[in-house]
Amino acid sequence: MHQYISGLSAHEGQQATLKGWVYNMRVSKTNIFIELRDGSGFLQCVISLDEVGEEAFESAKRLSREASLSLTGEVIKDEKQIGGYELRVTSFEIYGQSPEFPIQANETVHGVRHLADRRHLWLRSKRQWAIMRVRNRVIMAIHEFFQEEGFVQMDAPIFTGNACEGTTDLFETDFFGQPAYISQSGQLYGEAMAMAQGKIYTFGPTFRAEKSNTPRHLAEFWMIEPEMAFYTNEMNMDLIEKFARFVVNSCLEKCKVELETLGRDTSRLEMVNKPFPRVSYDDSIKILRGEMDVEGKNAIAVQEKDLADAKVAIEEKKADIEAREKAIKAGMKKGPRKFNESKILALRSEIADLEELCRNIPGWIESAANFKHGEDFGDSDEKLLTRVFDAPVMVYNWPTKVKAFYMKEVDGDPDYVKGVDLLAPDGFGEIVGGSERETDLDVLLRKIKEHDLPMEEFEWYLDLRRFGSVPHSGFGLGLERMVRWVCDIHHLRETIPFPRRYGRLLP
RNA sequence: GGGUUCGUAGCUCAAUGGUGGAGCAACCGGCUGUUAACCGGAAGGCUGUUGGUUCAAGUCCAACCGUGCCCGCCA
Repeated sequence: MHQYISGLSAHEGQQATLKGWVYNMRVSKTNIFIELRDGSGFLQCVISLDEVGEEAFESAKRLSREASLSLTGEVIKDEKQIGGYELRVTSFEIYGQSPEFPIQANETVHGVRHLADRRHLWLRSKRQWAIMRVRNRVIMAIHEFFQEEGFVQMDAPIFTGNACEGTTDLFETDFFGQPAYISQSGQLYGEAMAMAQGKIYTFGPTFRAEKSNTPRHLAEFWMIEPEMAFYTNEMNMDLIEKFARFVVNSCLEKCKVELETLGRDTSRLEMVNKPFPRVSYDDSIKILRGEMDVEGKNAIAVQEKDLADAKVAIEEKKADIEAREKAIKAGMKKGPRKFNESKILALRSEIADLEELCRNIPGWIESAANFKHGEDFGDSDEKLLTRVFDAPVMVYNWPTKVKAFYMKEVDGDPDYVKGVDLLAPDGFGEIVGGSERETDLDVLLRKIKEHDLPMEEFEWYLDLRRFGSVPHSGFGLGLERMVRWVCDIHHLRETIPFPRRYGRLLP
C-alpha cells in the first residue's frame, strides 16, 4: 500500500511510499531533488548518494520530467517546502522513462497552440492540475447545495427533436433514420420534471454549433439547470444569490492551495458575501450610458480613468525597458543580464496587453454611451456595468424581444419579461441566466407563433400548462464560466479537460 | 460571419531593406540543501507557402495556408 502526498502529514517521522511522476528535478553531486506529483499534490523527494548507493544514484540521474516512479523513505517536516514536508528517499523503483517531455515545468513559456495540441499532456501541468481540482470542487459544491436544499437531480435527454428556444445553431445527427438534434438546453424538460418532483436540477453536457471564436464559448460544455415549482422570479433571484455564494465560498474554503497556485486574488471572490445588487434592465441602461451613478461611480468615467491609467502604465513600462536595456549595454554579468532580459520580455507582453486595452476601451465607451433600449448586452457592456459594483450583479426585467419565448411577461407590461442574468465582476460577465416561466397557455401559444416555432413539437410542453399549471422559475449555470471566474482564467478552454470548440476536435 | 495582430531554432522571442541573434529545453562537462532563472562547452535555421518589387527581402507588395486577439451569437 502506498501513500498520497495530500495525506502525508499523518506519516511525519515515519516511512512512506509515494508513487507518481517527476514534475521537475535538480541534480547535484550528492543529492537529487525531485519535485514529485502524484495527482494529490506536489512534494520534494531527496535522493542522496549516501542513502541509495552509487548504482541507484546514477540511474536516478537519468530520470527526466514526467518519468514515473515509486519512492520510499522517511517523511520529514521542513517548513521551507511548499507542502511543509519532504521525503528522504531510501529506495525507489522506476516505472517509465520520459525523454524530452514537450511541455516545460513553467507552462506559461509556451504558446496556446503548442499547449492545446498537447492537451493530453498539458493537463499534467501545475496550473491545469489546480484548475481541474477547482472544477471538481465547483461540481461537488453544486450537488451539495441542491441536495441540501431538497432538489432532486434529474437528467434531460441529449437527443432532441425540437430546437428548444429556436435561436441557436444545433448539431444535427441521425437518429435511426430521422434527423435529430444534440441538446442545447435541458430547460423545457426541466420544467416537466419540476412538475413531477417540485424542485429539480439537471447537470449535463450541452452543445452549441455556433462558430463562436471567443474566450467565453465552447461547442461542448456542462450546464446546470435548476427548476422550481411555485417559485417567482424574486424567489429565483434569492436562490441564485445563495447558490453562487455557496459555491464560491466552498472553493475559497477547500481549494486554498489550488487558488494560491493560480495566483487568484481571493479578496475579489470574497465579494460574494456582500448582498448582490439587483438592477432592472432599464436602470442598467442608465448606468451604462453614464446617466446614473452607483455609489458615486460613473460607468463611463470609470472606463476613461482605466484608459488613462493604462496609458500611464504603458509609458512607465517603456521607460523601465529602456533603463534595463541601457544597463545591459553598459555591461552586466550573465546572471543579472538574463534576469533583465526576461524581465524585458515580460514587460513587452504586458505592454501589448495594455495597448490592446487602449484600443478597445474607446469602442466600449462608445457602445455603452449609445446603447439603445431593447438591445441585449454585449460583452463590453457587461464589463462596464459590473465595474461599478462591488459584488456580482443581477439584472432583471428584460425586453421581451431579446429573450426566449417561455419567459413570463411582467404583469401589465408585455414589453418586458421576468428574466434575470447574474453578471460576475471583473469582466467575467454572464454566469447565470434564468427567468420565471410563462404559465398561461394562450400567451405561450401566441409566443410560439411569434417566434415562428413548430407548434407540434411543443405540444408536450404545452401539456404542462393544461394539467395543473403553476408559477415556476429556474435558471441555467454554465459550469466552465463559473470555474473561469473562480480561477480567474482568461479563456474557457482551460476550464474543461478536453475543450471542444470551433476549429478544435483533437486531442 | 466581421475587424485586427502575427507566422524566424524543439519552445518563447530579438534582428533602421545590407553577413539571421539570445534565453529556455535537449546533449556534454563543472558547481550547488536545490526549489522556473548557477558557470562553461558544443549543437541546433531553404525565416509558413507561392509569386512579385529591388543591386540586395526575415523585413516591402499580392495571393494562399495557419495562429492569436477583439466583436457578433450565448451559458
